[in-house]
Amino acid sequence: MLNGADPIADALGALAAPPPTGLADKVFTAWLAAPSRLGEVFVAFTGHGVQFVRPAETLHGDIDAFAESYRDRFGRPLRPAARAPSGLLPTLRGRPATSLRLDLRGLSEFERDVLTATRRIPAGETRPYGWVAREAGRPRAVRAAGSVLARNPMPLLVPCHRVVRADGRLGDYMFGSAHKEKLLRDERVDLDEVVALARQGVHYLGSDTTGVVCFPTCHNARRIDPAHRHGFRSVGAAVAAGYRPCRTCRPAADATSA
DNA sequence: TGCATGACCCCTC
DNA sequence: GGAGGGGCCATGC
Repeated sequence: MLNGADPIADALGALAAPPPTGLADKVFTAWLAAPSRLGEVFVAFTGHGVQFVRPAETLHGDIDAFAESYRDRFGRPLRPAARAPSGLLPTLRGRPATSLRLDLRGLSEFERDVLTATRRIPAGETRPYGWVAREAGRPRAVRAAGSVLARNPMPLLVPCHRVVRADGRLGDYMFGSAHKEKLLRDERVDLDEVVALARQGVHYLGSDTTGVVCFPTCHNARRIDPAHRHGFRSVGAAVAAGYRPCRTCRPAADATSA
């Protein structure tokens, strides 16, 4: 039937209207592909911030697989984004931008606390899982903190590769420990020294000029003159020797080896 | 509700 | 010093 010849169709057509502004943003989550230190990554983000990151390689470059993975977890469909949110691209390249916002809605309080604590670990430094659990306010939930990081929705943006085992070993990583090692070496973490110290039972370094004891990768520890550097098995041992925990890296005062 | 599951930790042997 | 096992705790089913 020709347009205009059916009064009912005309009336229905008159009812059609563009969707209200912002409706699409309420229904869809935006996604884009971007370069990163793990190669190309797919990134999903809402108006509240970045929500989900996965390397294209782990999805065989299949954006449909990314969309399915995202929908399984967050229950929303994706649509392509026109541009990246502020701070995303430099942060993915290893230059953290303070303007980058993360969308942590939908996560449990514990998950948010673990991810927020992990985000505070500076590039080039590592912290043990026990440190993350303590900073998250649940000092005994070490294993649970590891479980949260195993499901980290935003690798690289939440630098879970900087969380390592208390005995000096790297521990596991969601994309394999080889990737974890590469990321840390790229950040100039001296993994060989950390392992060598751990073999000697040294998990903390103190300076006898400042009286401060740190994690070995803390930037304050790396500035200690070798002549004034002392290794400790535990913070307790360092405190007994007259040292105080570093206020920057905050090693646990009651820890035995973590 | 209860049970199984882990990117852990630490003690013991 | 390396392996094994028990403890731990948030989460998913």
